[in-house]
Amino acid sequence: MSTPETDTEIETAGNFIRDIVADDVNQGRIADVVTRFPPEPNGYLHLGHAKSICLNFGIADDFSGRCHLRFDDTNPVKEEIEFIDAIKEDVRWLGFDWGEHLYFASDNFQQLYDWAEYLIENGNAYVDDLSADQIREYRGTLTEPGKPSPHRDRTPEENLDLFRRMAAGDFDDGARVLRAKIDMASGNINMRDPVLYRILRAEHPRTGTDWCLYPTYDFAHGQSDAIEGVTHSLCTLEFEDHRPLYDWLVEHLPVPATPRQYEFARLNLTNTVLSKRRLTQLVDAGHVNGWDDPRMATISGFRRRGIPAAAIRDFCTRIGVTKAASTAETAYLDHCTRELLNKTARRRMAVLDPLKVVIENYPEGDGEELTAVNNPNDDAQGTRPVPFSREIYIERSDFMEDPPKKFFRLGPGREVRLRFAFFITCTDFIKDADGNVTELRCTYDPETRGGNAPDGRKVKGTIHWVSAAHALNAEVRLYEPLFTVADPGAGNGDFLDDLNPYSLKVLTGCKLEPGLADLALGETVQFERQGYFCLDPDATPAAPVFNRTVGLRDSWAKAQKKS
RNA sequence: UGGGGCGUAGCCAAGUGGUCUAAGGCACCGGCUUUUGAUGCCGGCAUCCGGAGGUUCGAAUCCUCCCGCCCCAGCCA
Repeated sequence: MSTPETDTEIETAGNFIRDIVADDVNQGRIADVVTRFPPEPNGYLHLGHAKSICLNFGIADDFSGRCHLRFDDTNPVKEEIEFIDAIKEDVRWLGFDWGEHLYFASDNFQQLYDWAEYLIENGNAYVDDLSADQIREYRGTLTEPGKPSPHRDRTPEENLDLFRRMAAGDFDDGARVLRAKIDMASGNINMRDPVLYRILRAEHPRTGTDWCLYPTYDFAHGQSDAIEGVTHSLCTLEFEDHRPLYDWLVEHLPVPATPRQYEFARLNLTNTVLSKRRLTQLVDAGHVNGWDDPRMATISGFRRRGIPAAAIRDFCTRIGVTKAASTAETAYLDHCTRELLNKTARRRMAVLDPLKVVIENYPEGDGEELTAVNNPNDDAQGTRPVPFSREIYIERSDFMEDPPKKFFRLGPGREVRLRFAFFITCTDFIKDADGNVTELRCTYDPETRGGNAPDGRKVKGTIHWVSAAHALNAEVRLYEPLFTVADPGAGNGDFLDDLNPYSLKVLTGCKLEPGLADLALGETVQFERQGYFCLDPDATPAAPVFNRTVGLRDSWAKAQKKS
């Protein structure tokens, strides 16, 4: 089984951020470690977020501290309740618990507003009447310094009056902004009088229409950290440039604590996209079936595909945390998934591309139950009965009319073992008018029940099968990478041009072992010799649907490809 | 021509002057085992750490210069 409850523990791994935290604790600078995971509720969580979640909650665990879940909901035009709920579910499913520490930046709107007035009173912020375009012009460029806004030297009194009127709704959206008064000539553009508040008449998911002006990320984030007592504020590299501003605000405001920001490299994965902008585009344009499409690198997509949370956690600790831009190969995640599932997943038999086999010397109308092992790597998982009868299905690819020597499966006159059942020998095959093989005629050796011959003779191949009369009919969905190239849209191309048209393959009429009818949503099992599969939420008792989580390694197929 | 970062094998990543003729994992390549051509096991896979100089008895680790890559000019986060 691979439900979250039975997942194995994550291993902790050292990294430069843990070293910093450990040093702070050892030097007595920090008594209680507090971290936070701060998503903006404008989309679903993806693998990159999982890396951050594992880091933040992992560090809190390691140092007996705590990790908050805080929604960075400062932009009401992009944020929705649906995303808040989905994010909470995903974090929980990943195996983390924020306890009582659920926060929203919007909880701090009043305090932030008061601090904005404080900044104004101390001459550290001013109201600017310039338009967005003008502000951009005045900001200068990467290589040229900016120039001061004509409104930069308003008196604190005038600024306070204007700011209060901004809050009172006296001005149109975008008419004025509040800016920090720092340094228009700074090489760091974030320090060129960054905007702290903008007028926005949008209904906020939590504060409704209480406010018509909202703080920017820069003004809300660090102060929220300080209010919550966050000690280590971990974010990705693109915020490194914001750290001077983060520190400037903490320094110029009477905040209750001095949190520190540390940055690490964001995660990239080959053959997929991991930016919210692109994921949103895939969903909105219908290239996938929603945020939880099993092909998406979202947490909910992985969950639906059957990847256990523990495999994702394991992957996150294995890739590490550094400041070097990195792109992990999907093969690495696949490996983590297989490694965990190999140890935990129950085995079942399923024929995806059925070919009927009639065992001619098996009494018509008879049947029996054979015993199959649930997990050869874990005896504790026990056994199960599997029905056997005269007509069965085997995988079409397990028969060749004219097989090469190295082919260990079925062919005219060849003998193989049916897993957990009997040796059978192919005596004949039937073709239709088009030359397709439609049925195999075989004989079985009753002495080989269970899979061993008393006379000691061996067979090279063992194939899986399902009794025709007892088979569960199902749809099975196979997934391939969403994109055909490692880095979709590399250079200046459109990433949509790299979409893999064959990323989803739907098989119908698959024949599954009957016990699979009782498989619970959320459990991933192994279909022997094929891969790991789980029930899809689309399934109904009358029409089961399974997703392939990941295939088994297949050295035979690999060898075939080479020759 | 600005500011901030980063460069160790195809990928991720240890390493912070001597035990480095550089961990570990993924991928790949051999072999053994096997009632899943799965798993497991064994072995192989960087004389070299972006490059060039220099310091030192000694450098991937220190210094200098050079090269390459990433991020920043949202009233997004």
